Amino acid sequence: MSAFTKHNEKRSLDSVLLCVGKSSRSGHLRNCGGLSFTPCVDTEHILPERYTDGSKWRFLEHKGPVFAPPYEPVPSNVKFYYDGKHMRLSPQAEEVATFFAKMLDHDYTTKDIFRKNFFKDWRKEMTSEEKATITDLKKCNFAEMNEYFKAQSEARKAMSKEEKLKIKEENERILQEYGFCIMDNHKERIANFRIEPPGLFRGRGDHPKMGMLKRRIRPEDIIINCSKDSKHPKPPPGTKWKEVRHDNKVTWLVSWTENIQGSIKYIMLNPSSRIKGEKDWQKYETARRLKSCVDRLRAQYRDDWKSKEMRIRQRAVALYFIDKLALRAGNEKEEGETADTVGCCSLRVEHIKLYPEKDGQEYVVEFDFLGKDSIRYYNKVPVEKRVYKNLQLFMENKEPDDDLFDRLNTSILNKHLQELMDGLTAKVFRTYNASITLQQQLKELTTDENIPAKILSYNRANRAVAILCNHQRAPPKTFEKSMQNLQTKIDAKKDQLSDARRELKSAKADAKVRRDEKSKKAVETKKKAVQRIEEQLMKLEVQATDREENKQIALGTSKLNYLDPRISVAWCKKWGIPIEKIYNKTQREKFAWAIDMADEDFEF
DNA sequence: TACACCACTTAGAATTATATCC
DNA sequence: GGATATAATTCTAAGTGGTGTA
Repeated sequence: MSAFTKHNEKRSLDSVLLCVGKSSRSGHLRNCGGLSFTPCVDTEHILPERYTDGSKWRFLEHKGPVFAPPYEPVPSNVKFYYDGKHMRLSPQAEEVATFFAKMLDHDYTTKDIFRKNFFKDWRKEMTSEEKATITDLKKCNFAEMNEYFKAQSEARKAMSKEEKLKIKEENERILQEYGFCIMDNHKERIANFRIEPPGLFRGRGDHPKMGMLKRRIRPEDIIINCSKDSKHPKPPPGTKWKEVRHDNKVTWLVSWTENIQGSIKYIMLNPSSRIKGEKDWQKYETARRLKSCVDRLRAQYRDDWKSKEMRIRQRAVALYFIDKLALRAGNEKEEGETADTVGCCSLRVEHIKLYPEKDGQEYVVEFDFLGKDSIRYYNKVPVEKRVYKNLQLFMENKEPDDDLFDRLNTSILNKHLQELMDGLTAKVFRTYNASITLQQQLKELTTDENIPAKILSYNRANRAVAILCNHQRAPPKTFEKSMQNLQTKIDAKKDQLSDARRELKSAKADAKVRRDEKSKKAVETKKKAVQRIEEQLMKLEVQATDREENKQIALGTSKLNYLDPRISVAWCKKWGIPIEKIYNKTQREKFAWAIDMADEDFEF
């Protein structure tokens, strides 16, 4: 294992230096991707705030959503078989069948819950005759449908340049018509202006509702939000909106209620918009305020570990975990409605193990639970003796499925945090610790080398944050293969190296016999060749380690949601790195405010 | 203080576009 | 110039946290 690997495996903040520096007041606030902010300045920080009455806009005009294309029945030669016999399905039943047929190659369709939920909902769409015949999913043969859709997607790939261009142009036209809105004098990009098409619900992890039918959304399900004095969007001919309202206390343009969980879905603006940018900026300003009082808060919760009151001790230990391990708050969830996942406040006794001594360290807590998106969190951390003793106390006389913090929930915790600092909630710790870690790691890792080396350092700093936040991904499908390719290159390079070494050796022997200038020079040349190949080999090996290390780590989430972009902008300016090397086009649009604002001595 | 509801941010997977390789 | 690897974009699920109500 390389030093680099070890370095990045830290998943707590123990040795992270908290750099205290002057807070930047750099004030290039004129422009934010064509937008202007009206900051109000307090004594410490510049805060973006447009309206003081809680309203989000004065004027909002848009064209409404783009609906999913209507169902197109499969050609009659594409057959569905039940119990070996061809059966012609009604259009409604057929549509739902195609949803399943399209997923035949997916793991989902082998899962019992998925199949059970699908079959139950499918039967609801069948005619009474179909319902009477089709009683067992195992007897259903969707193979021809599946092949048909595969062929369709192949055909799409094989389309001529002209056909592809035509589709591209049509998409562009729809984007121009529906993809933008006017909010307070600015034309803004809308994020998700297309309504989610019907299909089978794909929950993450062991979701009890996976496979259920996500129904088609019609205009009658849609609530439109826009300003009174705007041109209201028109529903498709012959249809009506559910409602048109004019609520400027919210930012969404369109909403509907989804049928799986009964939750509300929204159409909102793109991250590049003024309204999202300001909010993002505000988020990082709150995290920076936490920086200036985090020492006091830490002293406080350490003190609270000794409290006479159980609820205070639980609060203090939970907060310690949230701070040290960047755990999520952990709201309560309705049992049986979603996958069984937890965050800090909802940890159960079964999720931790205590070791008085493990691997040469004292008071070790082993965490093993499923977090957001059913991503496993596994970590062994040595903790203070007081924390350890408290955990023993919290676990006394409890069953494995009892709450670890039975006197605590996120609401209690956040109320407490609000009293410690205005605007402080549990999630601010994640933002703060992620950003401060990036800044600190960049300081530590950046060396005065070439640009690729610096970018490698940046990615390493980014990775340290991703590991802290437990941002994981499934290994890419092509991962093994691409590793193999790299290994082939490495092996070839190794052969090349041993050849070069052999040549060097014989050149040396030759020089010893001849003792002339020419053979001495030959030795030098061979030496250089060996060195060059060694370097190339090292580069390849680093790349392999890098890729291997990234196998299960996702850098994007932290980059997009946790790292104050001004840190990255400042770093780029300081080291002369083009911002394009760090942020792609979309990211530059999202972080336009920061790119415009931060200079090289910005301190988080 | 429980809870229902709502609005918003954060998340990894899936899909599509583009770059690179042969 | 076609195949393949990689990067960018899209998609939508799954969180957080606020508010109103009884």
